[in-house]
Amino acid sequence: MKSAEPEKSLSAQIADAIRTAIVDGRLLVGDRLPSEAELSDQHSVSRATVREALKRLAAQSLIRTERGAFGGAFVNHLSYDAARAQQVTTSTLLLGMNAISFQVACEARYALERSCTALAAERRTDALLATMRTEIDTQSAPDLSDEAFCASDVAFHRALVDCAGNEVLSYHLAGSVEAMQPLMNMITFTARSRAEIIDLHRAIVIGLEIRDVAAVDRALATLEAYTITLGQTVLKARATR
Amino acid sequence: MKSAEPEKSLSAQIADAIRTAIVDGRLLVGDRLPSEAELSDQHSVSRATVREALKRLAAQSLIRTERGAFGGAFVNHLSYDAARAQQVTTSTLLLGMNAISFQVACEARYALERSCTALAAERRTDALLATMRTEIDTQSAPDLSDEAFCASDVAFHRALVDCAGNEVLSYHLAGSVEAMQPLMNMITFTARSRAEIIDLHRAIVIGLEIRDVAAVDRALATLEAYTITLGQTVLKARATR
DNA sequence: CCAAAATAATTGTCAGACATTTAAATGCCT
DNA sequence: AGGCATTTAAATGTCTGACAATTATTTTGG
Repeated sequence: MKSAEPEKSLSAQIADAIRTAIVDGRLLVGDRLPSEAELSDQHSVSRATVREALKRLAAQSLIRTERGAFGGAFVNHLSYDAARAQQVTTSTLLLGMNAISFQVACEARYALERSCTALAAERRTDALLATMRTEIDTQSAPDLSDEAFCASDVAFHRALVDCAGNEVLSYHLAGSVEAMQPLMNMITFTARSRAEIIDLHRAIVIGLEIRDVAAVDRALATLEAYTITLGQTVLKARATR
Repeated sequence: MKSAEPEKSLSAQIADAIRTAIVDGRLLVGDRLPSEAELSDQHSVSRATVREALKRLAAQSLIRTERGAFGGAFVNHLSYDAARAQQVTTSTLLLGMNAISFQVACEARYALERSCTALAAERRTDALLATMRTEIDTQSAPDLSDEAFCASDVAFHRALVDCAGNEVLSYHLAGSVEAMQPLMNMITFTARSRAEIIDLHRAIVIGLEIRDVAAVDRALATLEAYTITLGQTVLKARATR
């Protein structure tokens, strides 16, 4: 298959070997890897090379290292938070580096978010509805900065996806929603546009409360269209400067 | 804010500094970082420490290194493929390490996948429909291994999400679909179950062709229910062994 | 003018050393 | 016997200096 690979460095090869062992379950969460000295013996490389391999794995949160006697490298438990943080980093860079149009990114984000409306309307809890109302209050403060408004917006939408009561879905959606924040931060929200957005947020909460999936869907669709309009306005303003 | 941090290692600090510079746009795609010798001077650390920092960034696909004169570390263009590969690794580990029920994972996967049906029906191309039909043919081969069947299944669904004609959406969905493959690979597909799945795949293609969103949605919902049933059967069989 | 060889810059790897951290073992005093 | 201080051992973190391998550029030779 992969015959003529361009010969990765030794540290990359060793990292791959250990990563595969973890993914395949030969190394379990909490397991301790051999010490750097043992690994360098096993692979017949220097300790420096082993360390570079371990740092690669640490960068992916696959392992952590502890110092001292009986320390070493341990297979990490990949928490939802750590996984989401990595996904957000990757997605953010992807959006930032590829000259993605704001419209395409928005379309994707709201398409994904709409995928949870049915489950959310069915399973929404009072606690999450309360969270969403709190965020709406936050967003209504007149002296709020654009960044704080965006942060609250993200928190609101995260509560929305959490309403679906599916951790895996929350993980994927939170990643896609949060990755949009840098793009959203570029938008200046006028008092008028904030009011419109807050109205739509209220419509979403009410829709969830009375389990009206169609109403939530409509509000999200309107929000998408409105956000894209705002984005285009900003882009136009930038272009003429 | 983060006052009493437990003092990260020097290589982690340097990696963070460079990562921040990339995310903030102070280093642009294609830019060359200073050489390892220069970096070790700038940060007053040894070259080994700098190298560990660079390997961390390379593990996140943020940079690549080239050898030889005028080589060095360059800020990577984060391709969709690289981003998806990372997302798949992270998601796969998350599913594997957190005792996620097959049902929850399936529910999330199909909820996300359904988010592209409307766009896919609108924008599907003949080329992608042809790809999907080819995969259906592959899946119909009677002597196909379970792994090959799953791989073709993934290819089919990837073509489906590509029909939506939104790269960002494809990135997110392909990640969530591919991360399911290890779980799917645990399922033994009987001739009977393969036939059912293939029938539903055909229904999806036809639905896209005639732009019948509801039909595609129904087929996906049926596929989700059927997949969960298959998964439960497998789990039951394992439990009694 | 072109091809071959030398050159210089840079990453990849190695070996050995020392510093630092941490848990366990040891020893001492009550 | 028990508790506290010290020592010890194992491990990661860092540094230094060296050499190998790679590759674009420059020089040289015909």
